[in-house]
Amino acid sequence: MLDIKFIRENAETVKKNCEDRKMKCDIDRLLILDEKRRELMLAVEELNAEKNKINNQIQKASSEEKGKLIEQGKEVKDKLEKTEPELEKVNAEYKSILYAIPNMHSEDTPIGPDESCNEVIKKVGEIPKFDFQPKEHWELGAELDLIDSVRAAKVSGSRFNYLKGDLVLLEFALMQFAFSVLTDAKILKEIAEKNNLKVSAKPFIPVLPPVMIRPEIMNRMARLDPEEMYSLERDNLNLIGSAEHTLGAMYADEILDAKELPIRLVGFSTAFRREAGSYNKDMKGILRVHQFNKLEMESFTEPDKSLDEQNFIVAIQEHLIGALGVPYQVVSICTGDMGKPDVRQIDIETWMPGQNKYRETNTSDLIGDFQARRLNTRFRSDDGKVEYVHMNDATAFSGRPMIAIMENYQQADGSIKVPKVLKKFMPGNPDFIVKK
RNA sequence: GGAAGGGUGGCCGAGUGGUUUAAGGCAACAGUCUUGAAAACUGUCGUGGAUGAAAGUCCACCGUGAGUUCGAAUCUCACCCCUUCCGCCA
Repeated sequence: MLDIKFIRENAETVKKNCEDRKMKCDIDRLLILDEKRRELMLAVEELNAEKNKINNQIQKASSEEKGKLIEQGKEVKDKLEKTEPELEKVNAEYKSILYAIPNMHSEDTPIGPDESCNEVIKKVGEIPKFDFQPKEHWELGAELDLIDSVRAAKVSGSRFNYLKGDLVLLEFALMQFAFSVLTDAKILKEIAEKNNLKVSAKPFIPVLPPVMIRPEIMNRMARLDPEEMYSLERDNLNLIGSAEHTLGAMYADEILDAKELPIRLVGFSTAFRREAGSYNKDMKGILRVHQFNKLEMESFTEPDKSLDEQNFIVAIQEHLIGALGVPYQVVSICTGDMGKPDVRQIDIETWMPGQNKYRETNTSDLIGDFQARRLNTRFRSDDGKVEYVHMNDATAFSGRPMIAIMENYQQADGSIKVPKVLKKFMPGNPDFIVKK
């Protein structure tokens, strides 16, 4: 959420930001409620002060004074019982508006209503030419017996898959490769230097986080629409849609020491998404599924370091995708397309020859203090001041890069060449994935 | 899942209805002493909110939420978490 003081002082800018991001937020109503809220808070505080005063007097009073004072106490209580529900009502509406307001976007974010206004800021790699008609990954998956959607549909429903054989080993190889980069301070330092970034080379700490989350914590992450999450009602838990959800909330209600920062985590988890409202979109294969594995980066920094941190994280993502030898483009996501908590969203889209398109494989979200304010994750600076941390969250690898590998590395004979960088992470160091 | 015990400030810990809403200790920070350090002594030492130029004043917070009461860290109920034992289990 945004700081109410900021909204008070910058109402017009906040309104403009909501419009740019295609979100309807009644800022005028919020400001009225804000004033009303403070008025009522003051009234309640004054009544409480009176209550405390009477309580102290009762203790010292003689027995004949006592009866009178207790009567006074009851009067104050009556007034409190009228004022407090009023405050609660105002508070509830105030919060519902405040929580719905998106974060302020960065200056370099393109303005526009939808994805057509996203800006490609960099293209890397030559689009491969095939002397045969390249297939889509789901065709290759079925032919090489790597993806079984038919049986998965029988057992679990649509948008589920059995991944099999070398594709499973390829997925683990991807993750292992990413871990080998993210936990190595030397490699991280090289990436930072190559991109002229003055950031710490502190390695990422590997984490296997919980995949279930309390709804109230999820709410404080202000991330996925609840409609998009699976919920286990009997146990009052939701399945996470990304490791971001449990990684980002890890330090909720804590005050960290500035010396500990940056805290960099890399978490592996299965992600669960209902994909409500995306019927008929990307129905085949593993591009858009209810369940997939993802390696996620999450970082907590001081406010003045968070933008460089995002640039560093994007550089890491480029290093990872680039090492696979597949063409990609870096895209600056526009206001109408970016996530609600994001200050700045950069995606990496990877070339998929079967579809003849770039498709999103990585995303990087600079969130600033938007989540930290709700989560109450703070740090104490060297001069003793307590401030909200800034957060960044980004994909290292998910299942999607496997689509890019399958389609870019497919051969005329139907086999798939294994990218050189992944070979050593696969048992048997195979050169090709072939039909068995 | 069953039984018992517990959750108090950065940490330890006293407090079981009203003596400032938190004793005492540790840690931390500053100062005195010292050539320097240690020790000792003195002082400071939670978070958020309201108001104010500031000093300050006021309010809230003792796992979370509700309740009883003129008054709750303290009593009641629900939930969450931790510890120990039993059961089940990869």
